[in-house]
Amino acid sequence: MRAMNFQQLRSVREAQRRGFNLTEVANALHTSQPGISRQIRELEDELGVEIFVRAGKRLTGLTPAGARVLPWVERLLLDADNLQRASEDFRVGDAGVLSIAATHSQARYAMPTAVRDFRAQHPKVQLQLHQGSPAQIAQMLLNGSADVGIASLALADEPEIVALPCYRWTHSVIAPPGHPLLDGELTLARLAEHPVITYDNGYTGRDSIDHAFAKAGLQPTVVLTAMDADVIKTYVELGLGVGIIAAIAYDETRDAHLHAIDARHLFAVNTTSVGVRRGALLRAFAYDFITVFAPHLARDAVQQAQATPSGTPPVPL
Amino acid sequence: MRAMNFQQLRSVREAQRRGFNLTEVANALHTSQPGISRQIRELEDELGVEIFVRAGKRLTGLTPAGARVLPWVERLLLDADNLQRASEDFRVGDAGVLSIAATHSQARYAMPTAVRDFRAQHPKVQLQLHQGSPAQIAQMLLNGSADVGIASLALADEPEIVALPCYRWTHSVIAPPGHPLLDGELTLARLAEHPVITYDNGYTGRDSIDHAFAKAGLQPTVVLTAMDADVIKTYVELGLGVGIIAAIAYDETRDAHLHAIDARHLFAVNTTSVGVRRGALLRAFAYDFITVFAPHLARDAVQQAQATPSGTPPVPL
DNA sequence: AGAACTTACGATGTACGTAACGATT
DNA sequence: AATCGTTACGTACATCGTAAGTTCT
Repeated sequence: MRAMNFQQLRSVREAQRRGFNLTEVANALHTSQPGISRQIRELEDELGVEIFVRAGKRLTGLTPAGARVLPWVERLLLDADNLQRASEDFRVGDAGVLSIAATHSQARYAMPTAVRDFRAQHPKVQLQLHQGSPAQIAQMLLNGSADVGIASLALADEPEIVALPCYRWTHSVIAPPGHPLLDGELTLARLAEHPVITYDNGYTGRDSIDHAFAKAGLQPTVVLTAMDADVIKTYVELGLGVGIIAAIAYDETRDAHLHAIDARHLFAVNTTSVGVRRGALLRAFAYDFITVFAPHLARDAVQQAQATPSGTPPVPL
Repeated sequence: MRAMNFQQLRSVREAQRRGFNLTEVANALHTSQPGISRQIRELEDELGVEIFVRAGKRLTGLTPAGARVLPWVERLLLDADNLQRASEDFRVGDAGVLSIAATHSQARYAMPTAVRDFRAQHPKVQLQLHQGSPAQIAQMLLNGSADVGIASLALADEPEIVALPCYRWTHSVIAPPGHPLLDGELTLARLAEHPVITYDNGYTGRDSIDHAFAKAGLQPTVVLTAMDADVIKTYVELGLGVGIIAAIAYDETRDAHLHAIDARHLFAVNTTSVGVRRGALLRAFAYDFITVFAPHLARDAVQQAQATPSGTPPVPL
C-alpha cells in the first residue's frame, strides 16, 4: 500500500510555481530532476488523474483536473506548516524568527516604535525585516517567506491574503525654505505649476495622488519618483521640485531644512494594512507583533479574519 | 531528512479517537501495535513536542501541546481526503458511492422522492443509506463514514458540522377510529388524559413535544416510545394509546385504519436539516443530492456554509 | 497474571541519485 | 546542439511485522 506523501505534494506545487520546469523544481527542492519527475507521476497515479498537460515530454500547463486539485495541494502543505508552527510554540516557547515584509515607508516611519516594544516583550525572537513593493510583499506572504506584511491596501487584491486595516494617514507637501508654495493656500492647481517629486507607482499612496490630479484635470510634471521619502526629501533639498510624501515621513526637528504643508485636503486618505496569509497559523509572537503595531488587532480578531471569511473556499466551483 | 507522513498523522488521530489504546488503534488501522507506537513517537520527534501524556508506559491523555496540535492533524487528514475526492470527480466522473445517514423518519418519509430523482440523474452512483440517531449521524459525518446527514437540528450542536435547514414540519396526533380525542378541539390538556406513544428522546422533534407539555404544566403518560412512526402506529392500532408523530409520517390512504389530527397548534414547529462536515469537500453528485432534496441548497450555498463561517478556526486560542 | 507499551531484529520494499536514453526546440 | 523529461538500475535506507522484554494494574 503506497500512500500519498508530502514530497509528492511539494513537487507538484513547486512545478506549478516554477512554470512547469522540473529541472528548476529539482534545484529548488535540492534533489534530482528524475526524482521530481517520479514524485509527480506517483501523485498522479495515486489520484488517478493527470495534473499536468504534457506536450510530448515537456510539461506545459495544468489540466482541468490539475486546476481543481492544486488548491487542495496548497492547502495541505499550508496545513502541514501550520502543524509545525503550532508545535513550535510549545517546543521553543517564546523564541524563533519573525519575518516581516514591509514597504520602505512603513519600515522607516510606522514600525520603529512597534519593533522596539516588541523586542522588549520578546527578546528571544529574531526579527527579519524585508523591504519590497506591495506586490513583492504579497508574494512573500503567499510563499511563506514572510509571516506578516505591512503595506497599503494593495495587498487586499489577492484573495489568499487577508488585509487588516491598521491606521489611516494623509500626505504632506514638502519644499525648501522660501519656496513660493509655502505662502498662501495650498491647492492642486498651484501644486501642479511646480515640478513634483513623489513615490513610484504602486507605492505608498501614489495612486491617490495621481487620482486627485486626474480628477482635477491637472497634469503635474513628475520629475522624479522614488520608493521612499528619504530619497524624495534629498532631491527636494537639491531644489529639483516640491515633494509629496506621507505626512508621517516628515519630522519637524530632523527635517528642519525643509518645510511641510499639510495636504490632507488634496489627496484621498490612505490606509495602511497588516496582511497575513489566509488560513496560515502564525507563531504566538507574530500575533503579538500585530497587536503591538495595531492595538485593535488582537489575536482572536486576526485569526477570525484569517479563517476564510468571505466566500473563498480553496475550490471556487 | 525524514519528514512527517500521513501514516503518522493517522496513528495520532486514531489514538485520540480510540481513547489512547494503541492496540485498538493498530487493529483499526490494520497494522501492528509496535508500528503504531513508533509512528506516534516519530511524529512527536518530528514536531519536537509530546502529544500524549504517558503514565509509565500507557498513554492516558493529551498534553496541552497535543491538544493544540491535534486539530491541525485532523485538518490535514481531512484535506487529504478532500484532495482524493476532488480528483475522483475527474477520475470516475459521475460514479461512486454516496453515503447518507438519516434518521428513520427522514429516510422513510422525507427522502424517497429525492432518492428516486437522484437515482435517475446519477444512475452510476451507489447509494448507501445509514440509519441512526442524530448523535450517531453526527458521529458518522465526523469520522467520514457518511457524506451527508439528514436529521433534526440536533446536528447543529457540533461545531465541526454545518447544519443547513431544509424544511419545517409539524406533528400530528393519531388515534384509532372512534377514539374520544377525535371529537372536539384538540388541546394539550385533553391529550394528556390519554396514554401517549411517541418518539424516543432525541428523535424527530421529541424535544418540542416534551417542551410543550412541560410549559403547560402537564405530565402526559408516555407508555411507549420508539425510534420511528411505523412502530408507533402499530401500537396505536393495538389500542395502547394515542400517537404523536410527524405529520409527514401519516398517509391518508396507507394508514386508513387510523385517524390523524393536525397538532401544529400544540407543538413547536420542527426543522429538518442537512448536515455536512465543515471543511469537507464532497463529490459533485453529493452536492447534487442535497440540491435535489432541498432545492434552495445549491452547491455554492453549501460550500459557502462549509467553508468555516462562524468563528471556528481549527485552533480555538 | 494479564494487559499494554517498548525494544530488538530481520526481511521486504521503497526512495533517491547516477547514468543513459529520447524527444523537443 | 542544447534543453528537458523519462527510463533503467543499484545502493541505501525506511518500514513493518514478529518476538522478546518491561512496566503497570
